[in-house]
This record gives sequence, C-alpha cells and structure tokens, in this order.
Amino acid sequence: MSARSPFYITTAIPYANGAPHIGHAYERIATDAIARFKRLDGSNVLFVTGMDEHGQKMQRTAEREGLSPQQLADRTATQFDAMGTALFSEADDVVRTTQARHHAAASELWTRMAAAGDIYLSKYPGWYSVRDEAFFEESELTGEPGGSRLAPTGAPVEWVEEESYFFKLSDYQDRLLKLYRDQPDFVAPEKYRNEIVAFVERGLTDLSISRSTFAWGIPVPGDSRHVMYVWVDALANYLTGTGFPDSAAPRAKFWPASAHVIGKDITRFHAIYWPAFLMSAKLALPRQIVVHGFFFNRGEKMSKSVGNVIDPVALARHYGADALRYFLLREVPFGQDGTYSHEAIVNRINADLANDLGNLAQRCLAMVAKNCDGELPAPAALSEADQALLAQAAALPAKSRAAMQDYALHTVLTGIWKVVSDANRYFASEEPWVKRKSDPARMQTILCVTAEVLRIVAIMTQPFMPDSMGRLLGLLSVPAGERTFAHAGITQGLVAGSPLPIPAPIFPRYVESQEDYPKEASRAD
RNA sequence: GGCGGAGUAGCUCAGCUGGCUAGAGCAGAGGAAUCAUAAUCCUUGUGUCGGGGGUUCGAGUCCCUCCUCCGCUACCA
Repeated sequence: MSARSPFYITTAIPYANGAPHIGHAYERIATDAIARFKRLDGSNVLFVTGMDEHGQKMQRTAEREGLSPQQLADRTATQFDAMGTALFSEADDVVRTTQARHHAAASELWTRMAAAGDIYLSKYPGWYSVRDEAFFEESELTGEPGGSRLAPTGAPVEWVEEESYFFKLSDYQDRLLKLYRDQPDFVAPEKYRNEIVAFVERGLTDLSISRSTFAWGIPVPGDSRHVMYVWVDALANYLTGTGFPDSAAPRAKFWPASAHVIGKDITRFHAIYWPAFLMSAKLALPRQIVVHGFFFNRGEKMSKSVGNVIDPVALARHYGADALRYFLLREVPFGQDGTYSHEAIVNRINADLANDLGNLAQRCLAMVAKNCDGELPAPAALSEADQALLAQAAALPAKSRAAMQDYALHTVLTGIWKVVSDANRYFASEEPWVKRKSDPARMQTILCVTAEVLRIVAIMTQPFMPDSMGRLLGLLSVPAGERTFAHAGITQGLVAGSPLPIPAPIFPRYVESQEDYPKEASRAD
C-alpha cells in the first residue's frame, strides 16, 4: 500500500465581524464535501478553516457592542463552530489570526518577504475622514459646490499621506502571468482565471500592506508602530495551518495546499496577492484557487434595511443538514451563482431524496425484511439487466473522480442520481413483488442487485450527505471499515446471509407546516 | 469605454473541434402498477435554438452586424 498522498484544503478566512450567513455555510459545506470525497478516495486530508479577527472594523464593531475586539472574535468564532457542527462540516482545525501560532507564521512570512527585498516603507496617500477614521475611494466621495469633498457618511475628508509598508507587487506581473500560463487551472473555473489574467495584464501597482492608524493586528517585524494589513495577515493563515514556519511540524508536509476554496469576491487576493507573496518568500504555491459563486435568496421579500439573511443553522435545523447540503451542492453548478427558495429546497428533498433514493431503499429493504427473513439473499445467475445496472453503479467511482477533478460537485451528484433513477426503472420493470410468488429465486436476485446498487450509491454519496448515507449503509449492514471508494466495486459486494436491521425510511417527505418555517434573522454587520 | 461571458421547451439548463427527424431534469397532461415514504413506471412538447445577413452540400454549433442581460475594470474584510 503506497503512502496516502497529502491533500490540504481550506475555506476562505471569514471576517469575525459578524455572524455566519448562507454564503459561509455554502463554502464550508462544499469544502467539507470535497475533503470527505478525497478522504474516502484514499488521500490523507487536512481540512482547515480559519477566522480573520484583526482590523479596524473589528475594533469599531466591538466598541459599538461594548466588547473588546477579542471578545467579539471569540463570540463569532463560537458561532462559526456551531455552524460547522450543525452542517456536519467540522474542519480538522480552525486557525484564528489572533492565535500565537499565527502571529509566528505571519511574522515569518513578512520577514521572508522583507529579506527578499520586496517590502519598503513609503506613503499611502488618500482621502481620509478624521471623523470616520477611515480612508475613502475617490469614487465614493461626493463633491461640494464649494470644492470640498465629503465621505459617504457626510463627513469632510482631507488628503493625507499615511506612512505604510508596501509590497513590490509590480515586480511580479510577469511571474504571475507565467504562472497562469503554465498552470491554466491555477484559478478555476476558467471564467475567473480569465478575469484575473486580464487584470494582471493591465499592470500591477505596489500594495500597501501595513497600517499605523490602528493597533489591533500583528505588529510589523522590526517596526511596532505598524500592524500588518489584512493581506499578509489573513492569507498567512493558510500557512499557519500546516505549522509554518516549523519545517518539522507534523503537518508541514501538507504545504503547499491543494485547494483554497473561496468566494468569487475575493478572487483577486487569492489569485494575485497570495501567489506573489509566496513567490517572494520562496515558498511553494498552492495547487489551485477554487472559486465558487453566491447563493441569492429569491422570492423572499428582502427587508428594507440591508443585512437581513436567513441563519444557516436555522435552515439546517428546519430541513435537515444533509438535505441542505444536498440542495446547495446539487442545485447549482459549482462555480456559478444560484438561488435558493423554500420551494426549490422542498422540491429537491421530496423528488430526489424521499421519492427517488429514500423510497427505493425502503421498498427494497422492506421486501428483504418481509420475504427473506431479514437476511440479505443470495443471487442466482445474473441477467443482462442485472449486470448492466451493476456495471453502471460500479462505474461511479471513476466517473465521480473525473468530475471531481474540476470540482464539479453537481456533476458527481447528477451521475449518482442517474444510477438511482435507472435502479428505480429496473426495480419497476423486474417486478420482484410478482416474482415473489412465481419465481422466488429471481426475486432474491433482484433484491440482491438492488441492494448492491444502493450500497455503492450510498458509499459515493457519503461526502455530500454523511449522516443519512451512514444510516443507509447501516441498514445494509456494511461494516464501518468497508465504506471507502475502494469498496465501491462489485467484487467487494454485500455478503449473502448478512442479517439486516429492520428498515426505516432514510429521507422523510417534507410536509408543509406553518409553525417552524425559518424566519429571516437580522445580523450585525 | 475596454476585456470577457450569456441569451436553446413553462422553469433550470446539456449540446466538444459544424452533419442522422434539437436533448435532460423539474413542472403540466393521460395511463399502468400496488413491493414502497400516494412513493414508482410508461406515454406526452407545433421549441422562430435573441433579431438580421453571410460561408457551406449542410449551422444552436463558424464569420459579420444589431438587440438584451451579466461579470471584471486594484487596496471592503
């Protein structure tokens, strides 16, 4: 047995400024599903998420709520932990930027970039509002007839030049373009790669990477008047997860990361700044930046005040975490934007889960329980139909793996459900309930083939619905140690004579009830 | 403005380098069956493939043009 190849995957690093919303949930679930898939497929997986807890906005929000920045960070971190648990998406580690280990990693990254001669002290000019204690973009400002300019908040702004450390991003244009050329899927999907390439081709200017106007951050090595600005601080989080800079750390082998899963809004930071920083520090680059789209709540009236979203934990509680996971990963091609609505979720739950897969399992297993003494029957000679269906199921690992190459999670699920659908067709046309009287041996074979298909389907669906599929495999009496993709072939099939537990429906139909429909909850942002 | 993407059945979309009578899922309609969570199975679409022009024996599938929508066009974590 060869050593299992390391696979390091991360979510983006959410800002600890507010409670998690559907976008965080989606990203966590998708990343978790990929991690589970790789794990079941034999990789040695490290799945890390994190939390960006520094910055002026943290200070402000905390102040407003009468908390210290750290207290606010702790509160938010607790909320994200709860979300991970509720969604069956707990990471192996949560790296928080306020942790000592992260300070060490970020400082070392900075030091290496400085040693490479890529960091210099200069002035960061901009329109500054003293009242807001913030810089504003030229485009955000409103002009006054008299010539003075105002911030969006109405406060006057003045042109100031703040001392700041800069990173020589401009030096990296060619190296970045070469990266995108040599490794076309460095940014996936292609759509986002094209945007990044176009952006870099327009030319890069140096990047301001420190601030001296607030102190809630990691001190710049050698100059404690400054703290690192978000770019270096938050991105270094991915290194921290592997124990950097300790090259002997148990997780050191996980760098470079295989995939950083991020939302489309932060593509630039991950596809441009991050590789440039790593090149500067002479560290290996991540294999891929995997970009996902957004989910929009359509059909629901949005509250007039901004920031009203549905709490993902409430969604999971209402529909079931597995059902929510399935919906989010199946409904929309990974990488594209999508919409969610109560109707769409219920439709998926009832059509795909309850009717197609859940009911198939139940009708098959109920017949085994009633007609085969609750023991998995032995098959007789296999017909062509039997073999064709089994072959389809057995082809799933390879097909799924291929789709996963591009992180096409929805394609994986589509492929699996094609088999479920064919299995339903098979079951109906073979009519085991008729054979029960006319040809019991044939009935046994049909049930056996169906059970076997269910076993493979359940194994392959585990990354997406770990809890329900665990239960289905339990109903099939598949031992815990035989549930990886390596077991998803026909030769590793079910053993005749195995006693099966009394079957119980895996996916109940969703029935409308007015009471506990998840309400939109406002969140502080 | 520049660059890029998209406009295909009621809805969501497949249709790779041009070639049998344009497909899938969902929704809708009719029927069969009754093992099963009233679940399942079968049958059912006269779609200007955004408009117009062109290349070709032949074009959603290539070229030109027009219309509409969307994304990106640097410091928000």
